[in-house]
Amino acid sequence: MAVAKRADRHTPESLLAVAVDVFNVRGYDGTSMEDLAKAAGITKSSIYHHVAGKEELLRLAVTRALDGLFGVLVEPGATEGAAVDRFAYVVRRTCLELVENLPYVTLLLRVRGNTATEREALELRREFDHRVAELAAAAISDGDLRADLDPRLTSRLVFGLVNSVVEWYRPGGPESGTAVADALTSLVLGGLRAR
Amino acid sequence: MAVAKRADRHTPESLLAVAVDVFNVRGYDGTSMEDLAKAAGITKSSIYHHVAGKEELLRLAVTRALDGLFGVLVEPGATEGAAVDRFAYVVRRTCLELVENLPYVTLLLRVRGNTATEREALELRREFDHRVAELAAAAISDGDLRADLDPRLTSRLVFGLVNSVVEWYRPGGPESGTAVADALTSLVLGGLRAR
DNA sequence: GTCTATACCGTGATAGAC
DNA sequence: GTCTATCACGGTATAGAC
Repeated sequence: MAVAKRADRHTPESLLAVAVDVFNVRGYDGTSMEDLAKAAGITKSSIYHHVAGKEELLRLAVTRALDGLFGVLVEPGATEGAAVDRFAYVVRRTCLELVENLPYVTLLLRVRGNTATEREALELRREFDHRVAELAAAAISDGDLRADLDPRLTSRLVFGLVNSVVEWYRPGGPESGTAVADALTSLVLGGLRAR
Repeated sequence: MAVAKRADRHTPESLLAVAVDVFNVRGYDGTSMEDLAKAAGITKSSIYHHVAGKEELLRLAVTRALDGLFGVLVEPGATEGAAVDRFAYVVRRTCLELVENLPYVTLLLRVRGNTATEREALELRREFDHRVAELAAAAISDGDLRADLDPRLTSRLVFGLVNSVVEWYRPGGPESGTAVADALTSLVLGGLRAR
């Protein structure tokens, strides 16, 4: 992290990749342009040649994360079939999207709402959560998910579970993304107790 | 939040309560001493009469959260009986501890590791997670929890689920703390699918 | 595309009066 | 216990040379 990544030539894209990594270690507010400059191997001033400033890097990152998440909702598996199947599909695919797009989604989930960019991101996150909560409610109405658990509470718990993966998952670690997504979906739908 | 809370006389304790709330809205790094002063209804300088500085407020807060969490591990329900029961007990009690001590635990879970105080807190969090992971592993060995899910992965998912409660639970909201703890424990052990 | 130099402001923190 | 005044520092961002 203190090590400069030495790129002969930077682009907005390469700079974004560096910035998101640093943001995720130090936190967005805890990251200075000096931190970014060191990590990118260039000076603070040079960064402004590529992007308008720190907040634009944040905006680019969370936009990418949100595009990926909303993309899941329009896939056939999320729009066709029984609600319980669509719910399970979205849970699994959201989890996969999260691990495949890890740094960007991680940053999105840590946004606090101190700037306009952050507040817009939070608003879109709420909309995404709402869309999935509707799926869960439909599956409960169909009698395919337990009715003794409150629908709103259920979808919040499931979402919390999916989102919490960013706190520990590391690509190249012992688990593959699909293994995590499968285990998570299995835990949610089947529970943890031995049969 | 922009509204001063107007306390005639502050103590380190009353200041801590204010600070933790502001930290949880703005983020620790995103909070300035000026923000704290406004929220407390006094000036920046007056804050230093009560506490050494911003980082001490963070240290007091995370220490309180950690004391509560480790307290769960020495309760009889966590030390006596079958591993699966101790595991279920700890999951439920940790969840209760979290909602009853919400602002302090929330702050603890958002610490990034930029200062010595934060790194010590992260270290103790890891130790707590490890203790519970051992419980889960023992329950799997006993054949009381599913063996087809990896033990480490399982405890990570369960922990992520418990910790994620801070992201949406609000005291005085529709759900009581015990309702959340019961639903969460039920989801983990029983699963979500209708029987 | 990157650099050095610099403007300008908000930050955490202190001194000393009341 | 709180205030006003002030400090040194590091923050984001810009200007202009190479």
